[in-house]
Amino acid sequence: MMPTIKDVARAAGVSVATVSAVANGTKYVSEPLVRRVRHAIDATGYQPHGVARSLKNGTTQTLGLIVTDITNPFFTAVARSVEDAAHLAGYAVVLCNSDEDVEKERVYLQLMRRRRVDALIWAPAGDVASYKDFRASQRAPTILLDRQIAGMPMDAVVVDNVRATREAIEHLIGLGHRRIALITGLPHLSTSRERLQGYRDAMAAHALKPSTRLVVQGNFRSESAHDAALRLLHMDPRPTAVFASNNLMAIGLLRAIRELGLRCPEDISVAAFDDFEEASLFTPGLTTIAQPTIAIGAKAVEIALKRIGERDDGHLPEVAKMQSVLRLRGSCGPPGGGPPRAGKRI
Amino acid sequence: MMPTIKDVARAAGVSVATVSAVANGTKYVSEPLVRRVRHAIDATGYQPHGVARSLKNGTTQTLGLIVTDITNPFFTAVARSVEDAAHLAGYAVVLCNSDEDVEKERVYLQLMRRRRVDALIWAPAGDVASYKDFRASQRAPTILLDRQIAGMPMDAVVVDNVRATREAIEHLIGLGHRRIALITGLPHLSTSRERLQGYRDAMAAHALKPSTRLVVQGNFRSESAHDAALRLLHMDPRPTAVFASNNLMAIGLLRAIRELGLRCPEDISVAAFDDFEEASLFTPGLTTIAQPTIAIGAKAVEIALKRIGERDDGHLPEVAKMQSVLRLRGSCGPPGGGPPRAGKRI
DNA sequence: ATCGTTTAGCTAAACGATTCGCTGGCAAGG
DNA sequence: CCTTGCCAGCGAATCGTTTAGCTAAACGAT
Repeated sequence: MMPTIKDVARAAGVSVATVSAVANGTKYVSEPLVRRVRHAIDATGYQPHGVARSLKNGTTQTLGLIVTDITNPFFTAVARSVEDAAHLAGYAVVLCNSDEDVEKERVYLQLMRRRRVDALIWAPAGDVASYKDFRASQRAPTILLDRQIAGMPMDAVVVDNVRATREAIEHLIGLGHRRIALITGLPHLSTSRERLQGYRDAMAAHALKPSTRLVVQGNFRSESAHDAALRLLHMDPRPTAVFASNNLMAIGLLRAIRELGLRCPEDISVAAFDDFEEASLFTPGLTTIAQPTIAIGAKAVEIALKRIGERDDGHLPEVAKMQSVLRLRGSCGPPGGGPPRAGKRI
Repeated sequence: MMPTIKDVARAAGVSVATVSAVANGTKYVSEPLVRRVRHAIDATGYQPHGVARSLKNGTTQTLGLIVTDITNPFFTAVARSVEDAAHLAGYAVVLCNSDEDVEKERVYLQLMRRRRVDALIWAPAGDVASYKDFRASQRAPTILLDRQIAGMPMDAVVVDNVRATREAIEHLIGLGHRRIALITGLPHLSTSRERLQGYRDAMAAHALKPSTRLVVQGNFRSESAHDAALRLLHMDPRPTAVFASNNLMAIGLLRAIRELGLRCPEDISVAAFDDFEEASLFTPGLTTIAQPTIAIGAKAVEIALKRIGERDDGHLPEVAKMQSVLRLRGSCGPPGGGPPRAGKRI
């Protein structure tokens, strides 16, 4: 079928050991033999059998990447970055979508073990209770992505959610808002909790005690935010600003505002976690918290490669906390449609 | 290190053959032995070594997927669909981004061969000249995605670009437009050529002979369309409508319109190939051609699996031509800001 | 009792690489 | 001339599976 190293050896009239030495440059081989082997490789069209090599070497040169959904632009961007960094280091990437489903995730975790990925980069969907047996079963270095698992200290690359959200909310407060609503994500995820914490911190710092009705729960998907937003927007008095805890929920929120015929920012100011290309093209542009997606992916791979290189695994977990930036656009203005504050708005 | 089938065999007091038979259900094994083996598997935490299995079986249960850029929402959606379908059939997916770069692509094609993927799903970046030696070197079944390579009949899943574009342009003509501009993609790609063809067909069918200046070339990236659009919008007389040949270029086009302070659709109507979630949230909503991304990905996997199952490879190429739908939104109106036609606009 | 038949379960040979340790030829030193 | 040392290149074991082909036990028929 496909030529093997044996075929090359036969064609060059040498042993397989010599072909291997030439192909990998692992040993000195005399000039004439090198030429003959090189020639035989070209002639046969030989490509080393990666699977056989993996078996012998005990390394697959593969990284596993489990995200909740690659169509979420945040994960798309991170995945792209992970793949770039991985390929640069000679690793390929196997991608899975857990859909925030712990059962599906269990299947994929098992898949990664069977395939003997050299390391796993993973945005976990569950909390510590879901991963009772994880420590025992997983052998490959594992780097958490975007989220941490409370009670399981592990390597992780996350963003400073508390600070980022606090700043965004304080921006709204600075514009004069007092009734600021929050649409949260799934409550067992560290990101949701931290973003909620940032909201509370900001409000408390300005002696605001928001009604609990202003904090409504979504599930990080567009639809949930749409429903939540409809409830919020029908409240009396209506909140003057709403913050969505991620990009998809921002979409749902905007849709609800559009449906009710409310004007933004005159009737309601909007901001959200996660930036995305189209955010600046909305009218008005959407104020967002932009995560450093490239840096996040690159950092995750960096830690993964470091762990692969380490013989022992007795190291302290490394938690890289990345910094986001608040991108001010036109969707936030003074409450009640007052005169817009100075500053560039898109 | 990790338990092997040998460890399980020892623990259960049977031979490795029996463990294999139990694990795979490939042979009858007596009830008591099955129990002992099952128990030993649990006790040891054994997970079959996928690499060794691949070597023996000659199949990796892996599909290669090469797209130009996963951050392009079209490819994101298709990739998601490919992965769903692949996983359902027990295959994993290795993902690569060629960035429309034939050199990078060559590296990835080689990677796929080394890794012995069972089939390859591939959006090629080059034309036939770039793939002179492809036929000889590639062994795995290969399904082209989104684009075909003129002069290389191969399995492919594409969309009916000519018809889709013709319909969109005819929609504009129907609104009264005569000076309709087109921003094309990279000229060597079948998608660009077919979309251009659809534009020409539509114009010709209505006895319109568009100035060649109305057809400007982009490269499928946002920036190129932005520049192209600036040139178009400064023309005198200005085109009354612009069609962008893909989603990213639609973004660049909209940005340019925004920068020049033009109103859409009063000053200029806009439509584009590729739908995306945010398209309906723009003001006005963007009229787009929505490709059936889920169906495209699923079909590609379907053909791939079929080919994997076939012993011989003497089959005629299968070209699946999928149908898109034109999503009418508010970005297209009568030229010169006339009264909007009847019908729902978002 | 002997033979043949059936069959559960075992032994060992692949799969295609890498690599340890050996071989044998040659140069230099005695 | 013989020994020693050196080293290019080779043979064969190994990685963890699957599976062809074998062994031996059990049983029925003669």
